[in-house]
Amino acid sequence: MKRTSLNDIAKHLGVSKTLVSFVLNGKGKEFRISEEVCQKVMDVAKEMNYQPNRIAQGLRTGKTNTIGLIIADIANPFFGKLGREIEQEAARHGYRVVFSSSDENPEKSKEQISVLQQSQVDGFIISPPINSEDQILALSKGHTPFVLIDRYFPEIETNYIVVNNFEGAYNATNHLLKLGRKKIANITLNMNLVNMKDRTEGYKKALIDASIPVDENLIKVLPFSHDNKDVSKAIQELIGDRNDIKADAILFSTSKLGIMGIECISSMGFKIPDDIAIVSFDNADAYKICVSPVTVVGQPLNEIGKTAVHVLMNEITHPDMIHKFQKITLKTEFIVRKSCGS
Amino acid sequence: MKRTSLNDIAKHLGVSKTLVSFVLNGKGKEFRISEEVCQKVMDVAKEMNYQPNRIAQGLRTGKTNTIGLIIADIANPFFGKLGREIEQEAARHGYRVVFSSSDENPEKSKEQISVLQQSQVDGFIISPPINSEDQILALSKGHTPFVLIDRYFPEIETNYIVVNNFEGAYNATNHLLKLGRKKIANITLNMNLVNMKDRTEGYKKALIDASIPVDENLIKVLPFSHDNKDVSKAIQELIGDRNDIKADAILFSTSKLGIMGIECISSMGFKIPDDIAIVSFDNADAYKICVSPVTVVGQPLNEIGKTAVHVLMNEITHPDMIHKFQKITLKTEFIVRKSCGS
DNA sequence: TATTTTAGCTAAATCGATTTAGTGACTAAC
DNA sequence: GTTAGTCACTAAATCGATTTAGCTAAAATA
Repeated sequence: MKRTSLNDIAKHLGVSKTLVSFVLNGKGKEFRISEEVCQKVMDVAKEMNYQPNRIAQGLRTGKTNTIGLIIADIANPFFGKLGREIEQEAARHGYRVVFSSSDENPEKSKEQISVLQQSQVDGFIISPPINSEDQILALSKGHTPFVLIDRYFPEIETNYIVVNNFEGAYNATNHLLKLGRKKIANITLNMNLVNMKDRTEGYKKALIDASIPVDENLIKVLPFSHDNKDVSKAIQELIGDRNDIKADAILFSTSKLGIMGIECISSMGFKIPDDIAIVSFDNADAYKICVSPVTVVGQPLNEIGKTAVHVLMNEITHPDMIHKFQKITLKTEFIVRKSCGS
Repeated sequence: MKRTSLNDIAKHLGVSKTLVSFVLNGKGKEFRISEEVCQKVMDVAKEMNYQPNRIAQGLRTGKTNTIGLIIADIANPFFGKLGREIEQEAARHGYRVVFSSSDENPEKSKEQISVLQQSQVDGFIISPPINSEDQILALSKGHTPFVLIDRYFPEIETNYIVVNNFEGAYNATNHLLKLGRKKIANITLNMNLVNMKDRTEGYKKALIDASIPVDENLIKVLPFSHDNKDVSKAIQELIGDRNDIKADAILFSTSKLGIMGIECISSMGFKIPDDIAIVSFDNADAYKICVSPVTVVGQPLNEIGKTAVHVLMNEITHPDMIHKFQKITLKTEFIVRKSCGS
């Protein structure tokens, strides 16, 4: 049994499908269809369980009420939670979300943008991987509105929603300094990404302001597709040699790094915070229950998601507006727990 | 500037759009279009940056190469990881995934199924909430193929992929018993859901097999939308009174419960596993790094996701096949860590 | 009475693909 | 020299909506 179409209803009632369309779109009055006929149409539509074909609507109107979300990895709770906020806020505006995980891989993200464009999404929310500048530039020349989140490219004019990574890292490092830590390390990711770069810059600035020289050996930059081994190696280099322990604190630039790091530190038999203090970006669940709950630089995921959707909705509904890009930087929230001692 | 359509290419070359369509779909040979013309069409298509309009394709062919995934909450790492596996496997078959979080709310899931059907998804993967039997029944009478994951309804004939929850819980409980625990509690969710029910059944069976009477006061059933307070209350009842400690071990039926539980137990000043032993379903990241890493009943997320997509693809590509529903039960993996002592 | 309005509706174009059923020109066969 | 086949391509229908332009009969106005 086929699904009911406008035409089926029209034939069943002996009227035109134009009329049926008008009525079901609530434009009965506007096109002065008689009350009586309106009622009939609506009754039959219900009776035949009419469901509009959104694909057909999309083709005709050019609108799909769908937004494409491209993030690194939906399995990463940071993006999972962010995705959820976006999904929720989009739903409030009547939009669905198609998720794509790019794995921080620019080829993948290019492919995904392309496929989603072919699917006529009305807009994008993108957390762009490194080396995807050309794609973002191409997008910005097209007519599909988009918003970047988590990172952006300073050299390209776009909408973006990020947090104050510099300040967050500065505060976190400062916190460690105030507690007497002197040899503070930073484990981070590829710095071609502006958010990672800002975090390390903030870290350095805090050291400099405290008259502590920056030791590049204490900054461990891992590739995006890192695993336990990479983190383990970095930590080995920092505190592996008991006769020459190089660090008394670590600032992890992401929670994925931090979680792996803590696992590794524990397995080496070190105690947090006595042997080594820890601060991390992102308020992961794991941090709340681990050996000594971790002090974190939390990101306002709810606000990031909501704002991103708002900005996008604005672009979608006012496509012809003269352009002022929304460049929004939100505050981080510093949450003190036990991983830095006191 | 509008996007290039088949028609644009056809006009530009002075041929019919039929021909262009044939060529671009690789059917040039089959419809004996001359080599020369084929080449020209492909060159122009590239030159004009032709991107097929998938919406139009979808309308004509009835296929969107999209599957709808309805889960409880994409922010929950269990579903996030599962979603990722599904996304990955679907991509291998050329499919995109639209995620919807139902929050275990049957009204929401109904709405979402409806919207996704209107969007002509080619199939569904659903983790159905309680009281959504009618929707699943309705789906099974329609023509959109679907697969249930994580849970199913025994009274409805459908495809499903689940794990052996009974066995997982049985083994976990047995493990606790072998280590000398006598007063084992179970904190779980609404048992109208077959997976939760099976877990508690497995737990009970292990007790019975060890000749320990089942004490219903040790089984705490929380609502789906639980928060820290609910968990806290349950744990208070179990071990809150120092003069009358009712439990020496807890089996958590989900990791969300377990993580909240551990947070709560720690804040009450109890030590795991000395004061109380812990086992939980789901191998959450947090469990790897917490005070004493948690022994878990892990679910093979990769296999669940892959199998679900395979079964669905099979249904999509052979819609007319005589029906044998795939009812697949996968094994859980018991991972021993330190939360039960030794 | 002739003309204009209005009410209430419909025909047909359109979005951008796919696909069926041909068409005309040329060659080969009987 | 008619018929049949092959080659290389095209016209037009179709999917299911939206939307513009227009039509007819009755009512209102001049």
